[in-house]
Amino acid sequence: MYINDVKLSPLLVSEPSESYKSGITVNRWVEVLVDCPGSTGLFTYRLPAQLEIKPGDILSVPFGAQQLGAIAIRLLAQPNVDLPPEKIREVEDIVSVGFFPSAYWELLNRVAAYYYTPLIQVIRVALPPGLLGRSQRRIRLVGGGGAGGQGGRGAEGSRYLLGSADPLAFLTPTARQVWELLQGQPAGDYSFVYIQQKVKSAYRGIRELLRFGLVESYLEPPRLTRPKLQKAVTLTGTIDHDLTTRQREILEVLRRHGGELWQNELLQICNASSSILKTLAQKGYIVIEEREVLRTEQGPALAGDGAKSLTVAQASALETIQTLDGFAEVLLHGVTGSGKTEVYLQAIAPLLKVGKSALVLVPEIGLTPQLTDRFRARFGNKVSVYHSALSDGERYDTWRQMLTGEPQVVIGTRSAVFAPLPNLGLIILDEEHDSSFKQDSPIPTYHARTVAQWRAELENCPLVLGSATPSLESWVSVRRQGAGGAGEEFVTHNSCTDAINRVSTLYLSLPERINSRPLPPVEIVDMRQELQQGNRSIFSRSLQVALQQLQERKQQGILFIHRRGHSTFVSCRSCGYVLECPYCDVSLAYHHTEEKAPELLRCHYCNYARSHPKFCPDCSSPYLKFFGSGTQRVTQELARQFPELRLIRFDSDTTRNKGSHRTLLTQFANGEADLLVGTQMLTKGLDLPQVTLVGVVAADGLLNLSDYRASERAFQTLTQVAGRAGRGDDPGRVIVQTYTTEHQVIAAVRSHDYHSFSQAELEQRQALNYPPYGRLILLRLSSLDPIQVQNTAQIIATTLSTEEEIEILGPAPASILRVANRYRWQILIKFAPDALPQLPDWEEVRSLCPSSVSLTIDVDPLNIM
DNA sequence: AGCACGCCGACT
DNA sequence: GTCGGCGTGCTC
Repeated sequence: MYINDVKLSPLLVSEPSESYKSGITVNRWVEVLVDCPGSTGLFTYRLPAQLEIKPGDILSVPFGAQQLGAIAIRLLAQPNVDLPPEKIREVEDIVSVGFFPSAYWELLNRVAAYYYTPLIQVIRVALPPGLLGRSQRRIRLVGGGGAGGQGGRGAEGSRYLLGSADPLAFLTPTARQVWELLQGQPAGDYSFVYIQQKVKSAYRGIRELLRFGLVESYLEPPRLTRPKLQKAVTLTGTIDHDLTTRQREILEVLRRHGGELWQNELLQICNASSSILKTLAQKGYIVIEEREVLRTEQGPALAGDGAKSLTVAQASALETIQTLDGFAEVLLHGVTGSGKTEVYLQAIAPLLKVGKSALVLVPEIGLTPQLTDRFRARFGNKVSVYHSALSDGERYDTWRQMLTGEPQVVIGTRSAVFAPLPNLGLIILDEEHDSSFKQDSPIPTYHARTVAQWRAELENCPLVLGSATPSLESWVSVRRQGAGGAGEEFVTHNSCTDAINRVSTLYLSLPERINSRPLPPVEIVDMRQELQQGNRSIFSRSLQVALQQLQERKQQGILFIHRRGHSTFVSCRSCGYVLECPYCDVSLAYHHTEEKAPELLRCHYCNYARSHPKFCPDCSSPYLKFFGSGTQRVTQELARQFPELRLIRFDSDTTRNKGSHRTLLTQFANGEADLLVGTQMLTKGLDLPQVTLVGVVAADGLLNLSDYRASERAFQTLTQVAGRAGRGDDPGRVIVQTYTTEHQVIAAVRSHDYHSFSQAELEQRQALNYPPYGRLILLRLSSLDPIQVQNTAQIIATTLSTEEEIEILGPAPASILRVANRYRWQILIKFAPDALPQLPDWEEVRSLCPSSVSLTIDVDPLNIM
């Protein structure tokens, strides 16, 4: 493991300064972890006299030619004797006195160890961007100024060299390209890396320009995110007589505003200049000081909101959560519309009163402005959001706001599981089944649920996992808890999962919607019959009628389209037959990498391949097609068949901008459209009471992905999207179109039956030792060289296959073989969690990789495609 | 990640 | 012969 040489969990915790022991000696050296991939171990730096450094501080240090972020690990009285003193350099600066508490540090170490990731990479995920700064090589025009300013051309170098003729005539094409690129930038200044991306073999052109003195190259110091400071004016003395009217007026304004204002605000109100404030400060009436302003995102002003009355089930769940003391894991299984959020809110409220904070993790924050709004309405400014869409400044300030220890609620996406909240009283993971809690890349490929479990354990606080469709992992770890518990059949499964988690999960159920609203009836439409009966439209007659009625009745609807990935399955339009791998029990994926390449069907698990047959192997129908068309076709069809219907498209194309989710949802809520057409985003916690119709255009795209999790994901998605219907006073209905009505997922969705679905699915998982009964590690290999990556994959797989107790699947090419010109292969490792197999020595595996092949290790992968 | 150093093919 | 590609290794 990488981090063996950096065992520091005990070291960081308020290590007493060595000076106490030795009396006179002061620690003038510090060992640091440098933010540089490929650097293993610790580096020693000298401490400048004026800097007071403690372990856990974040520093900026010189490293080679650059300036990098680093974490102070421990202070030294003497540098290591093996280290030549002349090599030691000085710490440049302290960036932040972020002192990691021991539990937090332990968490980071656990993540690093479990996900086979260098500790510094985990720290990078945990810290806001920009905190670990690094310097950057930049190139700029001599004399400055690109577009507009002609300064560049007037520079000394170019004048004598190029005279009056076209200055570019003397340059090679590459240099000319670089020159023109820089001219196009107002300051005539780009980073070296950027130019290299834009111009091929840019370094040659740059060198040429450097020789002619047309450009210069410089190292920009790290742009560290710093607290934003602003001048604040505070009233101190009482208003006295030796004042002019103008001065008196300003003091009066200040007094009326509570004796304190930002300087710029005060000046604007009084229409004064800062000189008058200086005078007042000199006379001692006011104090002007730099104060930190927090750039935290402010939601719209909201009317306050009090606790709502609870259903019996809600009240009972809340009571259980509130009696928890210390670490516990709770699965809150509430059907769609059962009011989980209200339980969260009321569980958090008393915590804040006793000075504790709460962490609420959600799949994608942009998608759930409604949830954020509800928290803000209840807890006001105690709520902050933390996610990657915030600007660096906002993230940094929110991060600092958390360090203050004020009782607060932080709502965030997966990376917020590392939010540095002291006094954590509760962690909530809402929609815990959602796969966006798992990071695919870059490393660490952590799952926020797993990390949240550790965090709750280390902070000794409860963790609540909420979902209408719990992940099978969570479901299996539920120990039967008397009334309302999971079925008996799962008790036998628990022994196995306990080996993974060693915790049992409390089970709380909200089996009914609030206000006794019924779950919407789900109508399954067999699209094979539609075709047989001559309906070639992508909308069944039933859905067509429903869409028509929508307008007539002035109701609203949602149309769900599965935005499938690049890999698709092949099925028969006549009989619904799906081509599957004869060895792996997954559907084959359609491959068509290049124009003239043959169409192939391939298994991503074992690499079995066959050609794309012309006729259905089952019924010989020629309508054997891969499902390809998508969103576009559906919207076109809608426009053609229902020209009157007003649509809002809700997918990644239309919601790219900040706040566009909210805008679109507000438009929809205001009745500016009849139909919301969209993809996965529609499934994530939308609460739109006026929706009565939910249509699923083709469930098949979900059902037949070549992945052992396809069924689970399909059930979750369909149940969630169905759950958007009938949340208001009008009853809802759901229409699901499919070519495989007999699929067990479809049956379970129709009857809203999570239990029977999970039971059937778990039996299959157990039979094949897939999670949650077995564990998986996926090795992803990629290279520009297709042969080399394949060979390397083969060599690694062969080496690994000598290990006992682990099963190797593959190597197989990834479903999209080539991405960004890199060829990708993968190896899946499967093992029983309770057998504690000897896992491979990853360093050894890595050493089998030539440098041209990159290897990433994905622990507990969710996407195996 | 950058940036050196150092080894091989296409030109003067 | 040199220039200039990029593979390898180091950064306290």
